[in-house]
Amino acid sequence: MELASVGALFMFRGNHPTRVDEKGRLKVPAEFKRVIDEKYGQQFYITSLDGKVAQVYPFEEWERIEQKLAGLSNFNPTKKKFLDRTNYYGQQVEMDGQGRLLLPQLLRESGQIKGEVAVLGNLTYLVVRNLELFKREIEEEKFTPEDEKTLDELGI
Amino acid sequence: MELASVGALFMFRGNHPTRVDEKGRLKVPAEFKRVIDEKYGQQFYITSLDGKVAQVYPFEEWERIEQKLAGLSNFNPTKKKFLDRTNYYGQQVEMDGQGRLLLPQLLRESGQIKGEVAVLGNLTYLVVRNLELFKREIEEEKFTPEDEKTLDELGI
DNA sequence: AAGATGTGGGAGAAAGTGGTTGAAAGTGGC
DNA sequence: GCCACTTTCAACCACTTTCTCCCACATCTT
Repeated sequence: MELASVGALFMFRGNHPTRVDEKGRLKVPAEFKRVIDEKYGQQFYITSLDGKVAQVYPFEEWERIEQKLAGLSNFNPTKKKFLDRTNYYGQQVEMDGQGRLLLPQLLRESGQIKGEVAVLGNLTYLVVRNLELFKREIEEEKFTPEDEKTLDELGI
Repeated sequence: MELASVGALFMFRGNHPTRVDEKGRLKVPAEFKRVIDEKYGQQFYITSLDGKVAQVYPFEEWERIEQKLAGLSNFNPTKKKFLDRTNYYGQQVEMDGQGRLLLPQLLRESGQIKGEVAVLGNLTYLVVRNLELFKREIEEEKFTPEDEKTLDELGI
């Protein structure tokens, strides 16, 4: 199969369950890897805002975020919080010859990102999270009447 | 692995947890050391503004800060406060043959910078802080609706 | 069946750690 | 004020541990 790139607003989409091995290495699902090979280099920035979910940015995409942040004052509290968190969890990593990424240890622990995980496409980056925790979260969050109204208004 | 320096707005980024030994020596994480070896000398200026967090400047970068300060009058209160603090905590140190930096004792005590620490990339310098204290700070600082709005506006 | 994808593991190199020795700085006595 | 002794510090050496790279096998897909 091939990922459509027709006017691609979304670079990555969908869920690819996979597993992180004992050494903390994540195999990038082949479909995502094809997009990466075509569009990006081998460098990635892996970080998180909440410690529960790993965000995997092609390095070029992360740099765009840094550039946006550079426009804010260093005393801007949002910038401080954002950088505190992304710096705390973040690490720059390179893909190995087998298409695997070594996840930062801090993140593996804080988000239980080991064993069975979900790799999700999300716009310009990938999200990696513990599959079991993800499943539980979905079961807990119910659609409210307001949610249904919002969807209706969008015509979904 | 190699750190990209693509149009580097940020010279250093991400977190490398490490530990400061009994003698107060900090091992500079290999990834940061590679950038330093390529771009700077063995001299560093280690100081702090708040006593909680050590700021480790390649000496060349610290000199640039001094030059900027030179543009201000000696009676400028901001300059006085800045120099009072950085002089109080500051020390010039040299990296040893094993790539370690001896942290000034005053800072080790005032910022609990010993045992498990985080070494963080931050623009042109490194930040060293107690890992446990850092973790606690992050857990306390919550994103507010305003923060989310700011990030939304930036498209992050 | 054959290629592509995913998985595990081992060897060698790199990174990290601790300790010891020699020099330098600090202190006290003459 | 100078000399000698003591103590601290820094540089170097050697060992241990971790990690990265690569090879080889298993499994899935077309």
